[in-house]
Amino acid sequence: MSETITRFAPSPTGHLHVGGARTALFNWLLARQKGGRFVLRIEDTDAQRSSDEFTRAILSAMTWLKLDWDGEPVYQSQRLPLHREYIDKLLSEGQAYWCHCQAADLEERRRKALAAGGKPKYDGLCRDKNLGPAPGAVVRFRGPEGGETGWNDLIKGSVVFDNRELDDLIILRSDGLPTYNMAVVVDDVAMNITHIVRGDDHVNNTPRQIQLYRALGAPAPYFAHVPMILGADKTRLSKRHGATSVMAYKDMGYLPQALINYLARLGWSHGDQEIFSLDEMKQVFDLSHVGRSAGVFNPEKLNWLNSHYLKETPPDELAELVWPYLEPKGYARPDGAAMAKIMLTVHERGKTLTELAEKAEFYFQDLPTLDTKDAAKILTPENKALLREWMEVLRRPLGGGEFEALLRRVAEEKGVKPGAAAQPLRLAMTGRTASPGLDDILSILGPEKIRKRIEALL
RNA sequence: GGUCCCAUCGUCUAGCGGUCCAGGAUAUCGCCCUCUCACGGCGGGGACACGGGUUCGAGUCCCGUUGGGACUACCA
Repeated sequence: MSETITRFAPSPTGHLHVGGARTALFNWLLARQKGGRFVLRIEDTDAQRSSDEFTRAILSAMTWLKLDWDGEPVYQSQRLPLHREYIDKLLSEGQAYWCHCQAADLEERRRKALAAGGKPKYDGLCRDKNLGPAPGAVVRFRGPEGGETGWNDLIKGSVVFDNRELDDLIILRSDGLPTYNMAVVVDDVAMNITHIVRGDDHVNNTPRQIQLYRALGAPAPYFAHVPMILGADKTRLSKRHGATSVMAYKDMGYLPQALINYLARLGWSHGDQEIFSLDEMKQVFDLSHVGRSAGVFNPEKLNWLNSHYLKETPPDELAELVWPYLEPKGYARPDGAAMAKIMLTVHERGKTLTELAEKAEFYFQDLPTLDTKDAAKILTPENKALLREWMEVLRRPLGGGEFEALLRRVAEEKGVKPGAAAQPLRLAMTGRTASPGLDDILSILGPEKIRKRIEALL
């Protein structure tokens, strides 16, 4: 009847990537669903590769995704004394021993064993020598010699390792720092973590960690190993597959709820349902419905979700989200009502905030940027005559729904189809041949701007 | 090489022995709507990797093959 406590434990050696975001999400979901705690632990023991800048970047990405954590983040580098304490305990109990083997020798022996068709594991040379500390020495865990170590994974089911496959892993490096496997176990024990949800790439660490739990006399938590996210070529997702960092998606104009929804559905399902709010997920999330196989990251489906959420966003909110992409260009911002109206005309026509900004840009320009191909095609003498006609007709403001009748009248007078009569006007207003509806555009622009834009083409 | 994991439409998946000549979503194609582009609506094509078992019956259970992936550090 203990409280559910989950954790997300990134190492600050890079930005938060989509795979990390997904495991963070699953941990968050599990804790929030059970009314438990979700804690953040920054695994910064590798001083060489870790940086505060990445720590800050990870925290802000989590915040953007609305994955809130309980309490202050825990920094692993500040817990070294605790790690040492546990290592000393294992040492004094004979569950760990000093090893004087040098890295270079080890490598040589590993190479030979491999060449002889053996396994590249530690040969146990110092295991029974009863050595003490020495410069350059490390501490190894004394693993069981036979038997099996296994667990019932909440995602993968029963997983079992033969203990003979596992060698005596180093728990204290020669520089006095604990190794990853030792530090995680000590911290997870000390932080009372009940469920460890992490990437698939950790399954091979799990049996060793379980042995450490046992040696420490602590009950092992539940483990759930989430499959990897792959790129289109089915190899592990990396930079060469395009953007992998969460904040890169923010910059490209994706909504956090779209990314979250996408990541959740990549590997997890709830019947045929595709759309989930964070709140809804919290209700129905279930580790047993997380798939066991790796999934390919599919930007097209992310796009679909993003446009879905874009369409759902109220226009005034959308204006706030889109404006940052327009502001740097120096445009004057129209009043709230006008902005909302503009948003309404574009919000179904783009997949990202950047696309929306791009599609709305003509409203803000003094004169729209002319698409040269479209212009060349449209600006015939006949169409210029049409534009003159439009200029006459559009001198006064249009009433609601009036454009439709006007378009038919102009088309009939000029003996062309309505579509053909509209295109020159569209080009004049927007600079291209694809745009929102002209009735909306015309009423937003108003007679003065309309006249100016037509004149520019005559 | 060894260990571990995985295998349903291009992609994400539903399916927990019979209701599946396999359902949804996305992508794609076609039609409709229409001042363009979108949106939306309707429809089409598209998958149980292969081989053995078990069973009255297998996408669903077992074994093998093949194919992917992860790990194999004094990195996390």
